[in-house]
Amino acid sequence: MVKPVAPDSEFTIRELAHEFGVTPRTLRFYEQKGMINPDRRGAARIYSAADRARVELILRGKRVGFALDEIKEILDLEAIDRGGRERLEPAIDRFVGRIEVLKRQREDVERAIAELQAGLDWMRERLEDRTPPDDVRRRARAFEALAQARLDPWSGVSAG
Amino acid sequence: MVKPVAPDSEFTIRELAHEFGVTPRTLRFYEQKGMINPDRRGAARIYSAADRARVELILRGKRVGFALDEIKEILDLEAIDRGGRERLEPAIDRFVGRIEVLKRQREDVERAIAELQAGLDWMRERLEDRTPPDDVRRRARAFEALAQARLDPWSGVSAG
DNA sequence: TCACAAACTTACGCGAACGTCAACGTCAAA
DNA sequence: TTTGACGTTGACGTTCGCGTAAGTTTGTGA
Repeated sequence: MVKPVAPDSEFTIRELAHEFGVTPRTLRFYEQKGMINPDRRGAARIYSAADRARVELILRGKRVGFALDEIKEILDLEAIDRGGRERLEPAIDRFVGRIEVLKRQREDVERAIAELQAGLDWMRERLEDRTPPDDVRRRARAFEALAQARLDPWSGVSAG
Repeated sequence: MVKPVAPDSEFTIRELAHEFGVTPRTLRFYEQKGMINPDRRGAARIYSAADRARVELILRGKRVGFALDEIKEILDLEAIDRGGRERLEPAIDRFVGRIEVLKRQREDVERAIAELQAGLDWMRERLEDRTPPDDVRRRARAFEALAQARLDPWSGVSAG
C-alpha cells in the first residue's frame, strides 16, 4: 500500500500531489506553513524521498485528526533535538499527551465501528422485511433508542 | 468513563455542555442543524437522557472525523427506516462506506501511535544522553529520517 | 523561435464549526 | 424591588484548510 521509493528519487509537485490524492495547492500550502521545504530547480519545487515521507506523515496525521500545527510540531522534532534538554523535556510531555489522545481515539473508532455495524445490521433486517433477531436487536438497542429519541425504562443501565 | 443515567433524567443546557466539555452555544448549534431537539420549559431547553445520548454520539462522531452533516444522517436512521426500501438501500451503502473509512482509520491510528512512540523513545534516550540502543534506533529510523529530512542509502527498503 | 503546458506568486473566497457580542426575558435570593 | 445568574434569539466575527482565479515565468518539443 505504501510504496517504498529509492532515497534519491525526485518528484514534481504534480506527481507527488497525484500520488497522495491532493492538489499542488495543498503541497504549497504545507510548505508555506513550514512543514516541508523541497529544493528548487529554478523556481520549480523538486521533492525528495524525505519530503515525500513527510507528506505521508502529514496526511496520516490529518486522517487521525491532528491539526496541521500539531503535525508541524511533530515534524519539528529535529529542531527540538538540537535545542537541548530544555526544549526536549516539554516536547516529550506533549508527545506523551498526543499518544494518549490517540489511544482514546482508538477506542472511539472501535465504538463508532460497533455502533455503525449495529445500525447496519438493523437496517439490513428491516430491508429483508423481517423482525431483527434478538441479538441484533440487543446490539442495536442503543442505536435504535437514539434514532427514536426515547429509552425503554432503565434498559441496560448497570448499577453504579 | 461514560456515566449511565436514569432515562427520566433532565439537564439544563449548561449542565450538559459542562459534562461534555463544550459550550452551550455548541448545543444550540447542533439543535439549529436539526441534530437534537430538546423539549422546552417555557423558552428554556430541557435535555432528556435520549438527547444526552445523541450528544454523546455526535461528539464521538466528531472525534473520529465525521462532519456534522454525516452524523446527522446517522442520527436520522429512524426517518430513513420509515422511508421504505428506496431510502433504506442507499443508506445501507453509505453506512458500509463509513465503516470502511473507520477501519482504515483504525489502521492509521495504530501507525500513528507506533510512530509517535518511536519518536518518544528516541527523545528519551537523547535526554538520558545515551546513544539509543539498536532496537530503538530501528523503530525510530523512519521518524528520525523525517526529522533530519534525509535518508540513509536504501535503508529498510524491501525490494518490490 | 514560437507555442504551449506546467510551474510559479499573490490574493481573495469559502464552508465548517463554532465564538462572541448585543439586547432581552425569567426567576430566586437578598 | 433590585441584583445577579442563567436562559433566550439574532447576527456578525474567527480560524482552519484549502479552492480558485489572475497574471507571470520557465522549460521543452515542433
